[in-house]
Amino acid sequence: MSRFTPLDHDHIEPHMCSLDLRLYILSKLPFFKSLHKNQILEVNNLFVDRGYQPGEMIYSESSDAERLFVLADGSVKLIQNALSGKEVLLDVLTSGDFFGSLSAQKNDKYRESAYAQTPVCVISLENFEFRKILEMYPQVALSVMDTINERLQKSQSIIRIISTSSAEQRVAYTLLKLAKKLGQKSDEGLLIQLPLSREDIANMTALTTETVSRIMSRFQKNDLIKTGRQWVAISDFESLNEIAIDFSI
Amino acid sequence: MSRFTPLDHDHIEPHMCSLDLRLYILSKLPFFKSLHKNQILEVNNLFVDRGYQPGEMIYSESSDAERLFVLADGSVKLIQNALSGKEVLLDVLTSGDFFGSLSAQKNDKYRESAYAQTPVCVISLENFEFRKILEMYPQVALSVMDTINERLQKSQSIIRIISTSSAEQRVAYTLLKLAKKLGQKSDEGLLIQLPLSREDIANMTALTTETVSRIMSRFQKNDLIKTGRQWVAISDFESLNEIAIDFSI
DNA sequence: CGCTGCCTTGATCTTCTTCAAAACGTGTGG
DNA sequence: CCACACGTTTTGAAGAAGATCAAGGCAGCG
Repeated sequence: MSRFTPLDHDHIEPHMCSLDLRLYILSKLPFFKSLHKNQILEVNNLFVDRGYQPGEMIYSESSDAERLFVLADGSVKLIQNALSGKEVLLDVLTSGDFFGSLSAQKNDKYRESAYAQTPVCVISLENFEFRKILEMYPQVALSVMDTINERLQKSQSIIRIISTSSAEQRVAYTLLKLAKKLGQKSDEGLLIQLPLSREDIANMTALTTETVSRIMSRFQKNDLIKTGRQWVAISDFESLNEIAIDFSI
Repeated sequence: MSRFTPLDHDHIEPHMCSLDLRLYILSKLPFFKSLHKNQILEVNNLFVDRGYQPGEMIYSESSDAERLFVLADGSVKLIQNALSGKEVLLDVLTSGDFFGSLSAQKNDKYRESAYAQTPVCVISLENFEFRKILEMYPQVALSVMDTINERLQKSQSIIRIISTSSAEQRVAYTLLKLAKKLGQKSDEGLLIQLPLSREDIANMTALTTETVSRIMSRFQKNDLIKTGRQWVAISDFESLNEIAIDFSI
């Protein structure tokens, strides 16, 4: 069963996001779609860019929430820490997703920590600057509102899954969700393009690493998935879908 | 232990929400605060009102999402149904809260069902009409965005609590949260002004009615709460707060 | 006064966690 | 290129927390 990780390794230079990339990302953002080229250029001037290495923290829970970030390249984990020491993995972000602080409030704190999961390029600006953009372009504000609303619905789906499904169903659901967002056809099947440990999946499903490991071993034995250290690929989407009954909702 | 329910019973006429009440509610809404009196009057004309009896459904999950509702009086439960038959109680809404469809998409479906929990007065309009209001008044759009963002954060807190806390902690957390939103000083302590069954609490905490009953009986024996059929009051806020370690977050 | 729907309590059972240890993969430095 | 070291993953055995099943009690209402 030994095999190398089939994941693509990004080799971007973490300390530069090219101007081209920035403009490309900005113009692709669903909420800036309504802006003209020169408006995009103007908006671009408000952002600064920065690279992070895998594992590096971008901001930390309960520190002052001052900036809004947009992920230009790579992937980012949003994590909440419970006082018990357990971690909750709230979301995995990819290129084009925004995160951080939307608020205009002073003294607001970040509600989660953000970590680079791969080499990452992030652009950011102060939250009140972003707020000004929203006030200036109502279409942008509505679009951001829609995105947050979608996240709220996703979040409520997670509550439903965790509240009402078995461990096996939760793992199946989570793998399908990740595959839908990050899956790429490969020799192994639909490969989740992301270094993803058993612990990550455990923190997304409210289970322990051991339980996740047992379930994924069973899935692999039944040829539903192929998996190794930090990677997973879906071999049998249909069967997995039958296990995760509530996936479609 | 027999005692009558200490809850206030509303005696509003369910089939009329007076114009005064409507205007009062509209002007009090955080997201219409920025509008002038005559703008409020204009907006008011777009809304229609309707009353519902306790238990009546206002809209149902996966039916066409066409309207946005604002709760003028009473309380409303938002519920998701899992295919297993289990129910998840996502939120309890009170006067001034909005719910329903924000989207401009055709073919969108409601993601949850809404039930009147008490006699209720609701005003509503078609979602695209609301959308027009948001486009017309950017301040209103930003304010709605902020509200949704707060709900997202609340929702993520629920995920954290359910994922990382014991049954006892979850019940304590939920009671405190409800008391904070709906609590009123009374002879019994801080009374949660809402007909609230063991099953409701179970559906909020991802537990069973039996488990909730056992825990609340224990809380009552230890003088942390007073409770009866469909009502709860908090007697010892501090101790409950110590049990629900993560409440403050 | 009996019905219906909540609520309680007990006994048993299941699922997942916890604890422990070993196996494996990956990257490193000799 | 090999061997080692580290973090990840696997697997087993035992334990605990809740779920489930079952029965009875109590409150409010017709």
